[in-house]
Amino acid sequence: MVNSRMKPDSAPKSSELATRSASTTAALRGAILAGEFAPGERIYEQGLSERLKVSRTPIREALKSLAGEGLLDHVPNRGYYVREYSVDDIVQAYEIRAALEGLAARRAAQIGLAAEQRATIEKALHDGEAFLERIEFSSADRVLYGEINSAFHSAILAGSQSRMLRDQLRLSQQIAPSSHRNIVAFERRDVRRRHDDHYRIYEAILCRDAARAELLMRDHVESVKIALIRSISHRPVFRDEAGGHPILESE
Amino acid sequence: MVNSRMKPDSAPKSSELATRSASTTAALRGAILAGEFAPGERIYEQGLSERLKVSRTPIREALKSLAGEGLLDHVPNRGYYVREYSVDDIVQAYEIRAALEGLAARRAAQIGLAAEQRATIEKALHDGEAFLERIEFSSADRVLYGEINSAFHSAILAGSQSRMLRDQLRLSQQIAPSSHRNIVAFERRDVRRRHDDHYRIYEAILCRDAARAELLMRDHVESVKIALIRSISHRPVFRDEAGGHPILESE
DNA sequence: TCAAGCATAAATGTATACAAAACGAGCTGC
DNA sequence: GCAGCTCGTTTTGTATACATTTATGCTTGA
Repeated sequence: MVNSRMKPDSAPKSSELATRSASTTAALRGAILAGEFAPGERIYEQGLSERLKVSRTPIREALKSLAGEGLLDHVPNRGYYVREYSVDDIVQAYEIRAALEGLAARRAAQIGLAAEQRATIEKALHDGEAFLERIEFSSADRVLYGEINSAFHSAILAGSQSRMLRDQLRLSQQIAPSSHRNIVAFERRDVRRRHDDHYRIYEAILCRDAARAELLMRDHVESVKIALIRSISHRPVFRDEAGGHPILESE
Repeated sequence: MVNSRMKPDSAPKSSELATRSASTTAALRGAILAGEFAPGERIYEQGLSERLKVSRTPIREALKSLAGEGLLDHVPNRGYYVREYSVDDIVQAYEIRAALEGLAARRAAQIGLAAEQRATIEKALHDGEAFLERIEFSSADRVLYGEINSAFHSAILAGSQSRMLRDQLRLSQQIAPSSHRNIVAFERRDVRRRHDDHYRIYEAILCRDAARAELLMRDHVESVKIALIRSISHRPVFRDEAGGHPILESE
């Protein structure tokens, strides 16, 4: 017996952004991640309303959503503020990401990758190989490598077949790119090493070695964290102003 | 130079639920976690509006928030639905929780616990000891032990001094209690063992042994997952209907 | 009989008006 | 000079009216 009060299988149309609320959310998210707002800056509803040519209602819904995603802070009766992330926050985001992506790799190994996911990963590995053949890396290449890297990680996340992991990871993944300070090592040696990591992780998943897949993936992401810490400690300008913990030094 | 457009340090009043939107969110969250809605059931705005005596506006804000927390699903133009969690989802929630609480314990060990947190933990350990002296466990005692357990874990989370971990953990922690199927082993032997785990975890944190604290905490939470799986496989009624993965068997 | 399409009802999405709270400037009194 | 108050402005919170979309049942036609 099918109950009409049950959730439909999927969205009615394939087209995204069905409502103004959704498109506003997407636009605002993009603007924040692109750094168009200063950290800690207050967001005024009416200003956005005029700028985006919609009423305050969808604006408010977008702000609520983004606050739930951790991009904004909300203080009742005092509005929304662009959330600030300290260096320590970014480091922590990598720690969390490492743990969660480790879980994703483990699950992917347990379940086994679908053909489509294997193809995506193999293409990413191949593209990475081609990328490493190059003589020089430009700043545009950073973006390119980022996409290759992202394809690899996304495919494994898809392989975990876990909406919960996907949702949780989105929270921690969104942090890092949102910070302009997130300039990880981009030496050829570092990229080469990370690319090698990808091979090993893929192999472990193919062998259905769940424990090894998790270990390798976690260490792989942690290595980016380490590189970030290294690059920061070489630049004492970015000392954590929050007067914080001895985390950065002790690790 | 202090910019007036910066976020205030904290909320204006200590009193919670400053707005109707906030109190509605809290009320709805409580109702959902208490199981007052069937999984997959559709939530109608107007019905809630009449029941809670507020207009649709704060209702809609509450629904958006709860969707962000993972308690509801939203389909554009088709409303909100109470999110359903399969057995596999619950097991996964424990896996994620184990990984994240492991991170929290690690950080707490690195930073070192504050006096207040040590006192809370020691009280929880003491209360647990008294609890285990009892002859019999009633169903009301489940709640009591749950509170003792919660005090212990919350104190360590507080000791991690990490808002990110707190936020991420809330997502995975809210899942498990929301399911009425979440009946973990409550034999004296199990409780005794978990209580011992707590001692060891606390000792590791006091010794500032971050790696050990993480390992112990992760295994501690994973053990609840294992107990859950065990209890399920003894009751084949609860076979995962989603036709899923070999996760439950393979682990 | 059944499928397609239209009409109607009901629910969500959006705009707007109004209420309440917070902020800031200026005044007052000491 | 300065603390504290008042009052007006600004901004957020809430209610409500309207628009749009979706669901449903009926009719129609083959």
